[in-house]
Amino acid sequence: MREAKEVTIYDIAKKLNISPATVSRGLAGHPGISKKTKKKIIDTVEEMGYRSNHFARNLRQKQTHTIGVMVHELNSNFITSVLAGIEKVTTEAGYDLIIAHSSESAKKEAANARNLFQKRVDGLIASLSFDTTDLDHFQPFLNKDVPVVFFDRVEQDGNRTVVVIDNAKCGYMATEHLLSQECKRIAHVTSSLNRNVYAQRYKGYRDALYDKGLPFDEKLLLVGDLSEQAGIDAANQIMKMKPRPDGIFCTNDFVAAVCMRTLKEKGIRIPEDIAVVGFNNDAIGHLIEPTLTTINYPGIDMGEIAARNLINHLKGISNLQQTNTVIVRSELIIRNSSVRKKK
Amino acid sequence: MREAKEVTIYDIAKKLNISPATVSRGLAGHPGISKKTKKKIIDTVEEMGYRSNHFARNLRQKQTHTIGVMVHELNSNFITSVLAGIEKVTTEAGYDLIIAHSSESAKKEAANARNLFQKRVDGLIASLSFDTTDLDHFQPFLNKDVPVVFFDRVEQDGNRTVVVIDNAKCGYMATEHLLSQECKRIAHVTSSLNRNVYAQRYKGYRDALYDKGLPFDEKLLLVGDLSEQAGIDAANQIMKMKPRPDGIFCTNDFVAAVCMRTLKEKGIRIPEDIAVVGFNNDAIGHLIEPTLTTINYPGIDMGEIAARNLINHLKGISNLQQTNTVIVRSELIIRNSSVRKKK
DNA sequence: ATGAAAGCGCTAACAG
DNA sequence: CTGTTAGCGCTTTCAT
Repeated sequence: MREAKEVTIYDIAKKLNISPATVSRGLAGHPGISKKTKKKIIDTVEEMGYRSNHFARNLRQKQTHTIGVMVHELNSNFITSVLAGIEKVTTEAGYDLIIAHSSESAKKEAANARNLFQKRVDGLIASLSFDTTDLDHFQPFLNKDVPVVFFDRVEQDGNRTVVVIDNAKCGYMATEHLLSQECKRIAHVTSSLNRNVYAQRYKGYRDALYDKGLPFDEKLLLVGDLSEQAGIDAANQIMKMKPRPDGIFCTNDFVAAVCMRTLKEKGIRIPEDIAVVGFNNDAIGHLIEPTLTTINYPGIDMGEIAARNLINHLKGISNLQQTNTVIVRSELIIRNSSVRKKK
Repeated sequence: MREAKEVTIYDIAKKLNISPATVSRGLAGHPGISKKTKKKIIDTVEEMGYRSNHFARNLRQKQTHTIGVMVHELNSNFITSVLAGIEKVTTEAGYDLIIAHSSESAKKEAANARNLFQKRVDGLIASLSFDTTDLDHFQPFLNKDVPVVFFDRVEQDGNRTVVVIDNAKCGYMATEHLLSQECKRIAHVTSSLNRNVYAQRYKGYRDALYDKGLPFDEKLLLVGDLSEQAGIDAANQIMKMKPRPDGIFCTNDFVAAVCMRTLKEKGIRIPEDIAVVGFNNDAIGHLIEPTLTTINYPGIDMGEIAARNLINHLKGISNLQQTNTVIVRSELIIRNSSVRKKK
């Protein structure tokens, strides 16, 4: 059953007594190839088990029809829906995808960037890792005019094409909701404020407090690394605070869930003693008890938009420089972890 | 800052007044290139910003140094640890990775297979999608002697290289544990028994009952698609059963969590009324209440083993035909959802 | 230790 | 509508 060696367009040309160029054109769907020859070609291709050689093709065309995607992690609802959105658009447009993930490490992110650059992707879609501080590793792409679109975790220098949600607004909504539930002292559990998403959510949190005339207390800001331990630590710190906070706004659902568990172990009632709001609308949100109020935003749309922008640019339909920032809708989903007020 | 065009080995050869062949050899670390020339080459490469052209190289060598990974889904702890294991080994061995996921669709799996075949991966590591029934789409790889290693979800025809856990044993352990907690009527919530993993777990479940002298009741077998709805349905069916089961063995943690939530909403106490055991040791397991007893198995090891096998084969060190089946260790983790017996 | 030359498989320009 | 030709950038004999 083993096939001896690779079939090339020369083989099929020879068999058909036509030139390789014609075969190539037939396969590429060029205009100006008779229906008959085209059919013959397709048939013979099938018959001989020909598969086109990407490398020869890319070598010739200097295009890979591949776009690279760099994400910080794979195991979240959000990221997988973004990927689904990207896939949908790129597949339709005839592009392949290479997915690389950095495990939240700037070093690995840089390595991935190098790798994708080597692989000569036609374009790049990226969300930054947790501890990425500079964008030097993207410079090679820009130097070669390989378009790059960032989503979610982006640099805030306003100089690149980005697809994001309005994190400040979301932070505001979350906090405002807690305030509406008569929380007076709201802690904010988050991560490095160097990352745009966390900085913006924090800003929204502070703005909401400010608008309500409440003072901001620095002690209520708990910065960690979003690990399980970070959630436990945050909960423990909250327990020690005097007076104890009566609301928590967590920057993701996992950490919110860990906090809630830890607090409950210590006898805190949620939402009566402390109301909790998370972020991301991950699956855990409605498996834990009480179910978690959170911010939802459509990963799939973000993916589609990012991909569409990139591809339009590649096809010369649009220019990335023009559409600098796309903001995707987002919403507050109210569940039991935060509702204390009788209707 | 834009570089005009790609630097090739010809450019660096010209600059150094040597031949392109020498440059190629210098870069490849060939023996029989003087240290001096080699250094000159490396320096110039650096200076001129040369990057090697994968396509030309692959075209010439007919090797891609890339291995393909096909998984059914990305958003689970298990899969991401497998990927981490694979990555570790392949990176060390100088191979690149292309990750494709089928979203549990056989159709998409076949499309991915075609794509990876087109891309001419040197080898393949795969876990089957939920509804894959035949392995025809892997045939092209075998025809071309591209080695394939399967892990976790595999075909049980004993004719390929597979890396798995002993699912029957795990099913046995889980059920035996429930029995030891004085469960008398244990439901099994699982998925299509055509998939090896579920069939084996089911077998373990039945064997444990048998060994304890308990009859098997067909009504206690609940087959669904592992969606949230499937979990809810299973719980509802269990509520309706008379007599009601006092134990549930679920084939994954997510479904177990959904079941537990649904049962609790109906006033069932866990583990007092019904004890629950899951499978996979996902993160939710210790966020829900009560914490979930489950089966743990090391994805990272499975990934490493699968990758190592493949690479050894590629390097001619070993032959895949020889080591047909690798079984990785697994263990029962006892948490609160199942413990009813006083010590 | 290095060079010359051929060729991997494809596509695009040019010609007819 | 189709053929001829050249060349993408690299590696690899075969020489020297």
